[in-house]
Amino acid sequence: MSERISEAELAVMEVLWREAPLTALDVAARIDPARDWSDRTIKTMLGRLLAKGVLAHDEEGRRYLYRPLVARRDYVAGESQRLIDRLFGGRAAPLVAWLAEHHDLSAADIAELDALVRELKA
Amino acid sequence: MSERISEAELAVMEVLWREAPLTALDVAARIDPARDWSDRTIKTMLGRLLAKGVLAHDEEGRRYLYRPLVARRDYVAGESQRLIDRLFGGRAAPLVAWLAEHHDLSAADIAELDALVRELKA
DNA sequence: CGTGCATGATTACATCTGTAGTCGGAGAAT
DNA sequence: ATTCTCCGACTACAGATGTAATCATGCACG
Repeated sequence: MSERISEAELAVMEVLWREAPLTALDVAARIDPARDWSDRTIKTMLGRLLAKGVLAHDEEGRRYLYRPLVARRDYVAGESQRLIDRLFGGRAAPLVAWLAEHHDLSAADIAELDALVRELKA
Repeated sequence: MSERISEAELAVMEVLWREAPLTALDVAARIDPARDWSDRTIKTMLGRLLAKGVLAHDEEGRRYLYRPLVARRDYVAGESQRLIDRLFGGRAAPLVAWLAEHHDLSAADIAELDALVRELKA
């Protein structure tokens, strides 16, 4: 259960993670207009996400209300872990080090990190 | 130029990032045996990676020597950025915070992070 | 009560991916 | 020289993905 969510499907999930349950058309209305998707496309995505077991739908009159079955944080955890496994030898620390080196973290970011480290050491 | 590298293709790139140039069969010999790929499959991967512009090949007698055209660090940078964009609003700091929270970092990891933060603050 | 519209279900189709197999030609072996 | 063999080039094919269109049917409206 809970197969991989594709890039396009993710856009649909994001909508439902933000607000659920929603009808298909309500989802469509909330998809980034820049995607320029037809309603049909979104119905397809909803169908595939149902098939993948990451959404559920409940009848409401003659339409359905869709809601997520997997939490966003679980998805984020999975994807982050995949990146770590594929590119950083399965360890989070090298990714953190890499991020620190390659991303211009703002002073606020660094302060936050500092606080985090301080907490971790405690 | 330089389209996306698929999961399977990545296994081939990893070999060439570790050691290059190599012939097709030398690459095959270095692929994780657990993949259990036929030589043909690896030839296909090499061909697709050439087409994607991430590999180059130079003739050596009647065979080719393959070598990467994109550096591993650039690939890692791209993939990390993609994750950050898709799931963390484009900012690295939330990912770092998330990692710190959800991954049991070892004492050594924390020390490393601590040193990093200290350096960043300097 | 018949008919068109809104919705979900089914089908379409090109491209990418995973995983090979086949064809044709340059060297190697006899 | 003829044949065998090894290699790259081209082809194959099923499943996933992006992006819809068409079909079927229950309901609302005239």
